[in-house]
Amino acid sequence: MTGLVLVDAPATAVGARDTGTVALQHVDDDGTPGARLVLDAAHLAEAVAEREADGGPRWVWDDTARRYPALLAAGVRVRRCHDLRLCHAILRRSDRCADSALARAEPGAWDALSPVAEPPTDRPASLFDEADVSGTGAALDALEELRLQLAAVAGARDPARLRLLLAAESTGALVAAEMHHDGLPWDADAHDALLEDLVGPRPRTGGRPARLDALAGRIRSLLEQPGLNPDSQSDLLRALRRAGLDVTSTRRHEIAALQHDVVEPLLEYKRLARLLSANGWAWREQWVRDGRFRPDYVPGGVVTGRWATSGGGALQLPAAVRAAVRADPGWRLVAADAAQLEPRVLAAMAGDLAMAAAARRADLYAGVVESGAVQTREQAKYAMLGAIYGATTGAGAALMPQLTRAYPRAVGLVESAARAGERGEVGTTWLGRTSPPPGARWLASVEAASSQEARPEDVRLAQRHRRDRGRFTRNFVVQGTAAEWALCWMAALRRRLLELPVPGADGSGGRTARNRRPHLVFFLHDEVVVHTPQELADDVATAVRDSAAEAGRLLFGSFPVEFALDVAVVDTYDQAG
DNA sequence: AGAGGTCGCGCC
DNA sequence: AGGGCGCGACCTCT
Repeated sequence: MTGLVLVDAPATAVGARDTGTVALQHVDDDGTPGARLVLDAAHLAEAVAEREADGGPRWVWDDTARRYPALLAAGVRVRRCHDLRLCHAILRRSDRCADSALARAEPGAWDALSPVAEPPTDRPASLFDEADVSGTGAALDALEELRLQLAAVAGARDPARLRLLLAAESTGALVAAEMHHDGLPWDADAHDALLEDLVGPRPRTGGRPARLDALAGRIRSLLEQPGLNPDSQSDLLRALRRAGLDVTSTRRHEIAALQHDVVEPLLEYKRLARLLSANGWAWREQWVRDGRFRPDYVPGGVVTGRWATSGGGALQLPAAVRAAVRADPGWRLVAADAAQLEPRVLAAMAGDLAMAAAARRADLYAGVVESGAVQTREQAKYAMLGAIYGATTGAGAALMPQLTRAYPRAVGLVESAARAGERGEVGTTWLGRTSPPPGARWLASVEAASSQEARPEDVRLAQRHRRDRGRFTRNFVVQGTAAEWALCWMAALRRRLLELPVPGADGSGGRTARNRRPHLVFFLHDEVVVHTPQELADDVATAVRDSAAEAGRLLFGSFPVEFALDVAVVDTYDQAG
């Protein structure tokens, strides 16, 4: 089966109470509605599974985060979807279809949808009720929205790229729901051992663990401040200054520069206190269940198109606790990250053959040194990051002339994105995600500076705003395109994993005892982790590499840029990288 | 008491 | 240095 199938509440239910039915509405590529089937909501999962067994359509629904978890709970997975909420957000802003009816309309119910599904209520949720999820009181007309989106893409500049972006974004939403469902394997015993080793045994009645408490005591006596609470920044700052130390904050970097016996225990305290509050026992009780860490991923949660998380801090999982991420017995983790992704993406976007040549090396920075552009790997790294982030001072800025001579096209691309941002214009990624326009405060500041009565401080403020925005748009186009590559990489990998011949797998994708199918368990901007039966680990590693090459071709066709990966087959995540 | 802001720091 | 985040703790305001 191919084509689009809209999963929707029947029109008769709009405004009415939950009728307990769901409509499957076939739709042509041009938005023309076809056959329509209304069925009992209790039978939706079954109906979806039937069609997936037959190849599956592209399922269209309002919001993957709201609809897919119930299917996953029923043991059903889908190959493809079109997420109307996420695609709406992209198309509303994209300058590739700025003249479309969708982009020109006033903000409506689809703009008001929150990126996170409501927490489940005690009422057993039907698979498809007609809640007012937008909170605006307006009904969401999914068919009409789909037609507007299809029309916007059809009339867009570069519709193929935009289509790829919408498909990748939607697949990302599927992966996010699946990863939450499957969870990241978490070994509580290993986590305990690691915490106890660092801060001491867990106190029975709250309070600081022994080692942390001892450190606090040493800090108090070394600073001769018996009442000091080292968790309080203002308290600590006052104590340091009273001890005659010249600090303006309690930042790690500033403390490290001091000459005082308190430095070592204080830095140790800060490191451990941070670890304990961010990923200690309390964190585990909230986020780890049945040996699985299940963060809430938020696809498209960052303006650049990167994912965010709304809880659990999954995108900041510190290196120190990754030893607790452990494959099940008989399973392995295949962890892969893209090396120097952003410079490679920049080389391809700019069509910069010289930089692409440097990217032919597994270590791009070594390639930059080899080309003679700079002398050392450190310089290459600072220069490249400076170009992408917009360094204005320091080593990065000093190296820009050399970098510009070696890679005029690549540097030209980010410079022109920065200039556009400074003028108040937007930036757009390779596939068509456009940055937000400047806000009211920015516009007001720039306006004020250009008036006759502008004071010098108005002018300085506006200058700063312009430069800040230039750095934002400069970074946006590269970071956003890197996020697109990563989504395509992950989508390709997901498909390859689904197609991998797996002896003994039940095909539903559910994590049943009999299911031995490799599945994605983690994604972090330019890094993925797959949990796999160990006998398939090598096949998975191959799939990861093939998917990276596929993502490169999807975005940049035959342009000769390589996306090098570091791939590791490990038992625990800390063994990777 | 709760909301909201700031700091400091973890990740890419 | 420079871009993008989330989060916990503290602190202030209401």
